[in-house]
Amino acid sequence: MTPLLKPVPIRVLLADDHALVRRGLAAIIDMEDGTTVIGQANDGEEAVEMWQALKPDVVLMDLRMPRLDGLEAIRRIRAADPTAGIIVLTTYDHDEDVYAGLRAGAKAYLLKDAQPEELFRCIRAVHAGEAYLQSKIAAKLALRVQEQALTDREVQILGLLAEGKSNKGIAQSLFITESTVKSHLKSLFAKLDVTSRAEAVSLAAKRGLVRF
Amino acid sequence: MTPLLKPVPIRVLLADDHALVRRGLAAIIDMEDGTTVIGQANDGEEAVEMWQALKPDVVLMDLRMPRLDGLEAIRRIRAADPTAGIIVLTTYDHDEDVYAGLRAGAKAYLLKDAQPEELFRCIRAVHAGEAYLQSKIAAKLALRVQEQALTDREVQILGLLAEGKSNKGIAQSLFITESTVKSHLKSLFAKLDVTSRAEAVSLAAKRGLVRF
DNA sequence: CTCGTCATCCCTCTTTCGGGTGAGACGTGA
DNA sequence: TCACGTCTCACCCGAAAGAGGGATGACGAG
Repeated sequence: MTPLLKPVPIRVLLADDHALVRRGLAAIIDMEDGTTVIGQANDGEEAVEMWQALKPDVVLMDLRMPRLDGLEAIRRIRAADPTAGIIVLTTYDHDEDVYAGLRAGAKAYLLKDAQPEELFRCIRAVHAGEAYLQSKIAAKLALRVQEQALTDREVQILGLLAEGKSNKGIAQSLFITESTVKSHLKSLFAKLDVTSRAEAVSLAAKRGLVRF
Repeated sequence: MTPLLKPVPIRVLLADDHALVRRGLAAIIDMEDGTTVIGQANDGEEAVEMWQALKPDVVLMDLRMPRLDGLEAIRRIRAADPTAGIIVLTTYDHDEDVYAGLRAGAKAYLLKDAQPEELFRCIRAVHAGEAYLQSKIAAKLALRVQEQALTDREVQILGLLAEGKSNKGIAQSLFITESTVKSHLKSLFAKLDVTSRAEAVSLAAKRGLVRF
């Protein structure tokens, strides 16, 4: 069962805008037998470009990056090659991003508080074409499936809510009547299970439903 | 000017609950000449304990950690030794933590998107007893000095606001009258320069004024 | 075609908010 | 001592929000 030294290591592309984190990851991945970092991208644009150029076996991708965010980068890479093995690696799990990342086509989702051993298991699993989810993530997912998804319109209104806009203000921004805004808010509040705009904004912040 | 190999490297203690980040940092710090990691702490408690035991030259500390957060850990270490060299190392700068960290006694504040070279400059500066601030942080600080600080009561009320509580609800939670709540809200809104509770919550989320 | 969902619009009703003004009690520091 | 800030409370008023109700077209999946 103990694997012999593999002649061809798993080629990994890193995408994270935090240089210290990225370089650190590169260091520990390169130190591990059987894995090697062949490229480091600073943002989503670079990630897509480097993927095209290098065709790595596995991509380790942060979601929050400047220029092009991780989600869109994942979509573009998956559009070019649906079999691409992409691991989302982020700081927080209290986050819609888990969902969004997997929907976008990531094969795995790993938190930065994982042990290096877990990272390597994850890389090897994804390289083998398997999916990989930390148990703490899987549990969160199970909890969230029963939640209702917000419509685009509702998300849009939630964003304006977070800017402190009144119903009238929202109405003007979206070129609809105030009545319509109230109608959307009604279903929005119901879905989020809140009773006030302040609470809605708070929940949105907790879950990362809107970008602040 | 090129320094010769130093016989005694700068001894660094790492404190970060993200194992991957911590191990990665350890790898690049150990690879650098003149710096070596002598300990890694998983949370604030451990950080304080390991500081006591190891007396490192420099501590690299994340602020968001379980059990005991970075701020309190900094305070305890500084209480034991006011000359301790502590560098706050976090992900975000849109954050009250910059202030809080420096007030607690950190000598430097570094973002994780810094280049490794900047990290080493920072470590050497702090070891030499100097302070060190990234220019982008210094700029933020300058902007924030003119802002009014919230009173304890106001922060408390802001927290309840973020829970979606009504004025009446806040009043009951704090055992004060609704009038008083409104009075506090008035000054709170003025200080935050907002006009609605939703906007106040949104701003609080942006600046990390409350924990979600 | 029918059902469900979304987006739009309309109504009423009560409660809550936000703004204005003023004022007493307390503690700190000049 | 006096001034200042904080916390506390009160009253008024108009605007906004929240909670009911119901209704319409568009559109896509089944």
